[in-house]
Amino acid sequence: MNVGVKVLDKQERKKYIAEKTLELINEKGLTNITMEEVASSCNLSKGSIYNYFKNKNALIVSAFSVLLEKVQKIFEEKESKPTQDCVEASAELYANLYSEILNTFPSKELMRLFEILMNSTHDQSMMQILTLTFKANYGKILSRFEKLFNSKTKAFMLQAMFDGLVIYRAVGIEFSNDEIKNNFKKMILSFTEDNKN
Amino acid sequence: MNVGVKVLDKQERKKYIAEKTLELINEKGLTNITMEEVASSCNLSKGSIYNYFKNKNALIVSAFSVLLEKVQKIFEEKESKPTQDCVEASAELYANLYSEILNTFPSKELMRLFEILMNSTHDQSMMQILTLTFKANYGKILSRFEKLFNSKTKAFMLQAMFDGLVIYRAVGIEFSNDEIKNNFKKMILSFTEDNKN
Amino acid sequence: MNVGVKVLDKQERKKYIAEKTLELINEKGLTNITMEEVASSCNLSKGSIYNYFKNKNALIVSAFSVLLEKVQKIFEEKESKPTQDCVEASAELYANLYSEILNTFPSKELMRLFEILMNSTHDQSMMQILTLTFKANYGKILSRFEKLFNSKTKAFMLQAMFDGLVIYRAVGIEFSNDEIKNNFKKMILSFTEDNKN
Amino acid sequence: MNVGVKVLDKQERKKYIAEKTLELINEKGLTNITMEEVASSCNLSKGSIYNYFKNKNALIVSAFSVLLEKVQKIFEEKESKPTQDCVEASAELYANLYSEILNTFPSKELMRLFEILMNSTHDQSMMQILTLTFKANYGKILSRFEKLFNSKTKAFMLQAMFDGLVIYRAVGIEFSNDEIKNNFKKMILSFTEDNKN
DNA sequence: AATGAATGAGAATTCATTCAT
DNA sequence: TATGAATGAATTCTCATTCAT
Repeated sequence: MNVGVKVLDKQERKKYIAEKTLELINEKGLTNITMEEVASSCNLSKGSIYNYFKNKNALIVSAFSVLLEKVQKIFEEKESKPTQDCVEASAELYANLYSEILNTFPSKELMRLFEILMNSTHDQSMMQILTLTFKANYGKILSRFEKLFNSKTKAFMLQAMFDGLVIYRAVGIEFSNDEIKNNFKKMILSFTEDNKN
Repeated sequence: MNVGVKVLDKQERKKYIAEKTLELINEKGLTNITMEEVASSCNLSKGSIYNYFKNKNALIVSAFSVLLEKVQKIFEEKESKPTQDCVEASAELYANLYSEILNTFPSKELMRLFEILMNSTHDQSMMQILTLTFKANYGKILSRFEKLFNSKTKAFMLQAMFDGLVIYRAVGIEFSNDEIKNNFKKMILSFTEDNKN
Repeated sequence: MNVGVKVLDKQERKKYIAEKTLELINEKGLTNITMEEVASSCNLSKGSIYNYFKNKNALIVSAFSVLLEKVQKIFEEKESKPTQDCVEASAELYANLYSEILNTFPSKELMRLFEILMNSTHDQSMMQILTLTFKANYGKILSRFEKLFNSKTKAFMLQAMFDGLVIYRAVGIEFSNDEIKNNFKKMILSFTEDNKN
Repeated sequence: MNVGVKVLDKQERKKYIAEKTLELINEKGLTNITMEEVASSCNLSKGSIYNYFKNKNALIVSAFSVLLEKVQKIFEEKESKPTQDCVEASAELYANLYSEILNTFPSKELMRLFEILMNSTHDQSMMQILTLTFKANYGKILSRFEKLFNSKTKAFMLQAMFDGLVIYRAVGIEFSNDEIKNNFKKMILSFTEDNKN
């Protein structure tokens, strides 16, 4: 028996459970899923889940990681083309990027990210690990904007706007994508202007 | 017996309970408060709470309203001076407004607003009433930016950025207030430029 | 102030409350009414009910009495004509009486009588008083059948059949009234035949 | 693992709980039993009961079924001998049957049947399922009388009389069994006379 | 590893009753 | 008498977690 392979198997099964859990969270919300549901959605028994995760929190942390990876991947994929050195083109590119993601990525799903994050606020250890994961992944997403703007704060602000809009949309507020795109561009341009100074 | 006075009293007591509940939510998070705790924080018995609120959800809705009023009041108070007609001055004013509120208002508390909103996502009737309350109060906050920019979407985007930053800060991300202020101003200016067109 | 009148008033108000309570029991069932509902259906406050009745049980006993009086009155009214000495005519008369009451008196309401009686089975003191009231009123109803049959047991059996049918009908079993009437007559005749012996 | 056997086990345990519940209902009355009591009478914890029954109502429905089966079985057993074709003998047989059951079967227990039925009157879904169960089992009991009398209504009336007497007895009314038996016979005979026509 | 029965610590909610005004 | 706020005991139901097999 190749232990290495076995370990891999177990890891894969953990991942599978975390993914299924994330699906469930998207469907029913963090506070409404039960270990029972997680188990049956994986065609496993309740007890078996505990062979893979110490407890529910550990499972949620895993699901959160899966979600963040998904988000990060989306930002990465959309921006496969190399960044242009022309500022105007960059602004156009990123404005497209944001408005497209805002448009295509299910806002409810993205909103879960913050739902999980906020619910954990009261549990020191949960908060700690989730925040770390959050920062790590958002750090990657932000790094390119950081370079573009020469400023971490600007990058944060841009991303904050995006996340805020995601939440608004998730709770039913509607706005025109074209306007969003144009304004994103305007904002990016105004942020890059500094660079010249 | 003066019925009018009595009714008022009852309303006031309801409000008191809602306020205490909000405090508790701020301390422990929405999902961690129990009716028992609410009651004892009000020096009442559990049963008494139900003389004021049909159920826990109704209580949360009230607490949410209290929170939103609080937020709105803060935005109103800070901007007691009449809006200047000079765009540059307006930008300065609002940038100060946002960065000051971001700085002074406890982010955790403001974050609760979204915690409550998101947790309700799965309960149709809760979602409906909370969203209405949310839109109503945010509508008031946004109205002045709407006028400044001549655009609802821009106002939303500015507020979204603010809310996003609130959340980031609540989960422990730190950034320089000065930078935030400057960038807010830059952004406001870039948004107002359109008006000339 | 005429104390006598006052006392009478109080009695009348007690009766009124008991009647309203009976209405409520008919609507919602014994176990589903609350003192709150009783109070508001009387346009009184909860506390006031306790000025008239020591507790909920006392109120139920009163409502039970009202119900039994109502039932008794119906049996009395329907049989205003004097009993014929001809047996055949008597059988006809009583068969009509039973089938008509079965037909016209709301079975659900009559069923409440047994609902109250049975629910009390477990509370010694309740059981005792209700049973006494029950026997007293049923005694009056039965007395005329007792005379007709020269047998208490036969009277009981006839009434038992009636009550059984009332319950069946209350739970949704349907049967032809004509058949019921004919069979009642047959049975009464077979019961009276003995008298000749 | 033999799933077939396991499922059977679970069914048996459900039945055991329902039987224990029925015992408790007989002791204390439908409205006075708690899930806590049910659990401890089964040497189980409260939570475990909910692994077998979705809620209290589902448990009561099961207990009701157990009771009805019991009643039906008694009627079946007592009448092991084949029905005679002589009407006189049949009347004798059934009169004996009824009076014996009335005499031997604990009336309080039989009365529970109607207690449960009546208490459910206010809960549409409960009422529906209980009534169905009731009709199904009573249908079997009545079928033999239906044949004897050539009339469904007569069968109902006979059974109604029996049930009425059960209730009377349960609330403490006493009567001679001999008289009951004789009158039952008389009645049955008068009901069968029709058949000749 | 997988199972699923058992657990028990809560949590929300209900409601008869009391009592000060 | 009337009121209605306060109570607190009781009850149903939930669910993460454990553990023997």
